[in-house]
Amino acid sequence: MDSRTCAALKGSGGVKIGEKGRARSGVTTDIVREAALALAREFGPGRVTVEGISTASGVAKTTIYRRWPNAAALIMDAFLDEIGPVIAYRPTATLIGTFSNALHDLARALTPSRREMLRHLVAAAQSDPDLGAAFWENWIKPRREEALRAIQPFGVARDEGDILLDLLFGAFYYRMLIPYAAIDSEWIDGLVERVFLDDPKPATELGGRN
Amino acid sequence: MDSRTCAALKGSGGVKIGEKGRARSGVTTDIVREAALALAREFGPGRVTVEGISTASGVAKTTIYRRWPNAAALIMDAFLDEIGPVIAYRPTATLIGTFSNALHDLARALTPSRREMLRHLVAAAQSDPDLGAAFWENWIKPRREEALRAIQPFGVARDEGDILLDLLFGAFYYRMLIPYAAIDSEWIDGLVERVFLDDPKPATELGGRN
Amino acid sequence: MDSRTCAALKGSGGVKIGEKGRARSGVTTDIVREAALALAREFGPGRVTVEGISTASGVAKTTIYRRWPNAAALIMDAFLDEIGPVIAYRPTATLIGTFSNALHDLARALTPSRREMLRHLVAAAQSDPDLGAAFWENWIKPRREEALRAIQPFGVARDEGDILLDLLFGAFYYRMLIPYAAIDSEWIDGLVERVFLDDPKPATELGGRN
Amino acid sequence: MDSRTCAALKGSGGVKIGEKGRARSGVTTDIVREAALALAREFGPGRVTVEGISTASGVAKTTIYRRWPNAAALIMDAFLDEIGPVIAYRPTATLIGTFSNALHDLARALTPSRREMLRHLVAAAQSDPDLGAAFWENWIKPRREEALRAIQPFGVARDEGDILLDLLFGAFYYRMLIPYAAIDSEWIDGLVERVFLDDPKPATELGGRN
DNA sequence: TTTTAATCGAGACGGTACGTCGCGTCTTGTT
DNA sequence: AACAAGACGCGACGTACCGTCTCGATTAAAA
Repeated sequence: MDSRTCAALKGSGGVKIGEKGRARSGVTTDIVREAALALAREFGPGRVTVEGISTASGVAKTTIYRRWPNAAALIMDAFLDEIGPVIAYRPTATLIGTFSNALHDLARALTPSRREMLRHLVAAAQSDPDLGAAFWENWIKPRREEALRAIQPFGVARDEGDILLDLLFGAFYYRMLIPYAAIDSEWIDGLVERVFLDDPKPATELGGRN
Repeated sequence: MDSRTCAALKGSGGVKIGEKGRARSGVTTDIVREAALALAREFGPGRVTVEGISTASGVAKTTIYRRWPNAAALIMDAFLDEIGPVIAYRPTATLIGTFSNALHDLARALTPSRREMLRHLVAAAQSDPDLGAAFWENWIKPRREEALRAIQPFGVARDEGDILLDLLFGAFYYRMLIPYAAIDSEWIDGLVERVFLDDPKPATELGGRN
Repeated sequence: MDSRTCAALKGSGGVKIGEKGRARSGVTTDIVREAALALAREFGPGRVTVEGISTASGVAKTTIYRRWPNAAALIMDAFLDEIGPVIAYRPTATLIGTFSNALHDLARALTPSRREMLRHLVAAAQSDPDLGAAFWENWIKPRREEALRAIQPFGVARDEGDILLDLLFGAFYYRMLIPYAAIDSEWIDGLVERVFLDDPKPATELGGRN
Repeated sequence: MDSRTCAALKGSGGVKIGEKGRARSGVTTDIVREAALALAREFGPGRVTVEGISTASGVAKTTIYRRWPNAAALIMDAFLDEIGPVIAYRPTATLIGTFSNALHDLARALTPSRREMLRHLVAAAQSDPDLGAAFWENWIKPRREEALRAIQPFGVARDEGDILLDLLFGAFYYRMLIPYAAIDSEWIDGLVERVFLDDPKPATELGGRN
């Protein structure tokens, strides 16, 4: 990543003052992001190349490399820039409701093309530690913290909260990455019920613990 | 995938009879698989190339391409061929115990290098539908079915079983792919307890359902 | 070349007796030659490959290689087999007439596709000594000797005959290989007249010899 | 051919002004040409490959392909670049002398390795129209025009000149491409005498015209 | 008739080279 | 300085044919 750009990833945002020479064009950044997303939507995020973005956007490769280290980072940046404002937690009165809302909201926000983008980002993060860190820092972590904050009032301990998140969002990502069946409302409800079950057959009835 | 090879992926196994032309050398297949794994272990699965495998194994690139469509498919084949026999379900007397065993066994079987391999396979499957299908068919599905068989005696319905698997293995893959914290025994125990909880704070205490 | 085939190139022709084992199928030879010519006509002789001929003819590559050393040799064989019987010398009463006939006949016999074939054979002969020898032995030499025999009655010495052939047929091949202008009747007549000139401006008038 | 290079083939030569981007390195061009010639001399022009030139010259394959479309074109370029300045017409006082000089000079300029190169170029031109055009435009045509200019003073008409060139140089190329006998001084003299004969047996004596 | 041995199809195999793509870096003006 | 343009070295791609090699399965003459 560059110290000057990747607005969505780094905090930055502020206008650079006092730098010598020609200032970077903010418009250019947007054009490039837009082109990257468009290409990702059209051909799939895996086929997007810096070369292609350069051609499509009319922005020189040099300029792109000056701001992002590679295509995956650029796509991640563009994706987060686009989806960031879309998702927000809806706090509710109950724990189960909060999680249920969060999962349903996420499913709704992730349109097919966004879902593919996200799948690709997870994939890209597997072979690029920097990307993995950025993914954690800018996507996963903030929304986990938001979730933890949202359920704090219910008196859930930190590690208990982590386990809840791992279970519910783990299941979500699992089905997204290994799409053997659709992610639909019933399934989400089933997940939540199972985790917060108070009536279904308790484990004891199912054979007890060993 | 090829109709004649990828033994670990396709069922095959049977001896080829009546096939015309010179038979494919089984030795060659093993040599290539071995080389692919060795390179993956040394440089990471993402850096393995067909070119490299060809050089390292001494098997011509054409021969490799005759059997596998690309490096990822070959690595998947080799990985499954290697790990396949390693993992088997240990049936226990209780449901919770069965799942607990399964998760702990998986964690144990997945040495760091295998874990990286698996992460890479999930990643590769995101941008290659064929690979995705093969991953599901040869890795995920058989072990899900084995799990479902193992818990059938406890009277768990099919969809209830799917949800349990999604939650527990979803969490496992989630932490593997987004490694913000280690996968250790305590965490696995916590997962299982949370899902099969009969004593921890029930959801009702946590605010009821909305 | 093979000791048993290349009928058009080697003398052979005779039926093999005393050979043990299954005899070679003469039909196969013709099928292959035919396929080679067809492919050459369709895609140009330079694009014809043994692999392609094998596929097109349904004759195994092994079988083809058993009879011809490479594609060029096969094409040469097929070409000569086809064109061989077409061309024959028409003896006339005069030297100039004999040459004129020979050139016109050659021009007529060489249809566009045959001409391209011949150009390709000359080309192939440049980088394959065996082919060069075969080309000389089976195409150029026999027809030079026929020409020399035809003009022997006119009392032309051997080396004088060679020079005449080099000039006239040299010009012909030159224009065929470097086709800056068409090979038409007027041009052929012009060549012959120039070589056998008895009236046009003699060299003396053009400045004498130096 | 490329619009920017192939100096020997295209007229170019002029300094590039106003071209965008980094300029092509002229040094690189020379290095590649040199390597191509060296390889052609060592292994024969037919065995020269772009891959080999790249390795030998240390210039990336992509860079080579950026300038020449294939190995043959590169060899042609290099050959003409090398031999171009070597050959020039020596005008003499007589027609026969001019041609005689031209043929002897050509024979002398064409060292064995250059001769093989030339044979290969003619061959390559047979299956590549672009190459054929380049060969005509950059090798044959300029030299024919120079010849025609040289004999203009002797009052030879254009088409008469063409026939003379076709006969004499046709014979030369014929013997070069179908090397059944050496190209030596006596033979060249014989050719010239035969074409410009004023004393040898006229055609009438040889049977008249039909 | 039975050998017997070469032929034939099919296709695997190790090679070499192809021509292309995309990478990330670099030079060269221009703004 | 940023920027567009494009050259450059590099690594790898996936493909085409090469010519050789195993395979069985014919098939025709010799024994």
